Amino acid sequence: MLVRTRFAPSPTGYLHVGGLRTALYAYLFAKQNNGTFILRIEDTDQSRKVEGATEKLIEALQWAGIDFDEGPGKDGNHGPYIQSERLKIYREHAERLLNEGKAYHCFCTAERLEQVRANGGTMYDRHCRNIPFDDAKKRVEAGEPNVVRMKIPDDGELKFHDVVRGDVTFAFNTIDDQVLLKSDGFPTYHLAVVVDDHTMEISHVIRGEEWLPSSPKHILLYQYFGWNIPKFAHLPLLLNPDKSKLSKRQGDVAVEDYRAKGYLKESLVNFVAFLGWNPGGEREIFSIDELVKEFSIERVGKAGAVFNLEKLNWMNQQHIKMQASEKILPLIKPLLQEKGWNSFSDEYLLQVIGLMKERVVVIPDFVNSCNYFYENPVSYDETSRTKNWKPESGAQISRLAEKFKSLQTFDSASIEAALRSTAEEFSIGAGKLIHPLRLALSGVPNGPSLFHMAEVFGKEVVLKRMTAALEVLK
RNA sequence: GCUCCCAUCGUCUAACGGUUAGGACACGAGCUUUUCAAGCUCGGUAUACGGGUUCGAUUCCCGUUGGGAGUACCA
Repeated sequence: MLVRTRFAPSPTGYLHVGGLRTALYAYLFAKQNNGTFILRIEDTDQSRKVEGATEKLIEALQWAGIDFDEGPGKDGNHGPYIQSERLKIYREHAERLLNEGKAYHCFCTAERLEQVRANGGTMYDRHCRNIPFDDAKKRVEAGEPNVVRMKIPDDGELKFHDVVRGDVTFAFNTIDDQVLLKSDGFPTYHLAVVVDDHTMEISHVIRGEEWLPSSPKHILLYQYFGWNIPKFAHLPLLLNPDKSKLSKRQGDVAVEDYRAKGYLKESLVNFVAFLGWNPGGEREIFSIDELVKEFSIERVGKAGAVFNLEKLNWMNQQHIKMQASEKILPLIKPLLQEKGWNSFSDEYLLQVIGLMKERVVVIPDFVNSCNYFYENPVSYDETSRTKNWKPESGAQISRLAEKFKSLQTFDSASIEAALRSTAEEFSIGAGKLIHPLRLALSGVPNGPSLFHMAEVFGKEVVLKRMTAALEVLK
């Protein structure tokens, strides 16, 4: 069977992390089955139109490494891939249902529907369902506003098999006569998905659990049209810490938010993949290519998963450590630019990245948590100062500076040797020199290995900073 | 309210019906180190409850409770 999956977001202005995971699963499933992954834009709600949203969506997807094979701008003979460009198709299909008596025109006003609900009705009362077809047609031709509703059978039930949930059953008498075509001529989601998924030959509908309750309507439509029913997989929801459906308000939900905060696409993708699924082993760090190999839709869980920022932080740390410094370089350059620190060579920055990689959580840490690589200390940490800068420190650091001056090669090994021999001269432990020097060079009490740090700074900077510190020390 | 879905450490999760219920994050202690991270070692915390079925239930069935989603001319 040819596998074709799709991600069908509505263009709200950003890509939700829940959407990212849905897209990812659909992508992984398609790729591992040599299938096709399709992007379709569901923009049938005119009132929610957002300018530039589709572009942002595509950009976020592309950033995450989820490439679609067909979609806006990538024709695959199943387009167009934007629903607002497919209006004619939906209308034709609605027409067909109307003619076959599987749908009907409804002339109820918003006010009347509200009334019905106010009177305790939880569903549409099917007021227009029995208007004779010809009468309805006349009223439509006369220009009376109307919608098209699908006829749900009076009784019986609909049972279907969901790939992640197993068998699910709904009784028809609990299902509303769903609006298929709105009075503005646009289809509702329910008509559009079914028509599109069928015409685009989607084999597996992978989507969030929030769609589970409307699935019977969709399946009934497939039956009305006489079409093959695709496989359905309803994914567990992503949750806020309070277990409600993940939403803004309780934190960032947009992929671009995480990108902006300095999370690697590798970690966001890895993290989100593990929300509701895992490969069964004990390994947790995977690249997207490895995920394609490991993923199995059968192992997707049923329970919702809380989006846990702390674990994401840890994963980001892991991925940063694994990442080649060369790949990190372009990510920190714009941040340095903002700070006005743009006089550093790639070679220098690569060394900084090498030293900082293991002690960083998000990308901006490469810039913000270690100013000393980019500027001379503007102050010296108070606590460390009283702790490490003793009256005798001045003389010791002066002596150390002299030794540094005479060093031919200024690398970490020779720096360390010089420091240790100086410590011996004064009959003190190396630590008595290391801490004061660290403070003198960086202004803060912690950071990467002192000797490596000094090597990266270079002899000139080190000596300059030592002299500056000595001024304060006196 | 009604319909549907779900239920293992605080969180993400593993466990052919047979395990001292495993791992990871977070947390605590220690080791290592010049500091901070990282790393390593150790530690505590879970099968919601009640009934069945079974020689034996985290696992299968029923109920209860709890949580969630849906209930629009939104998706």
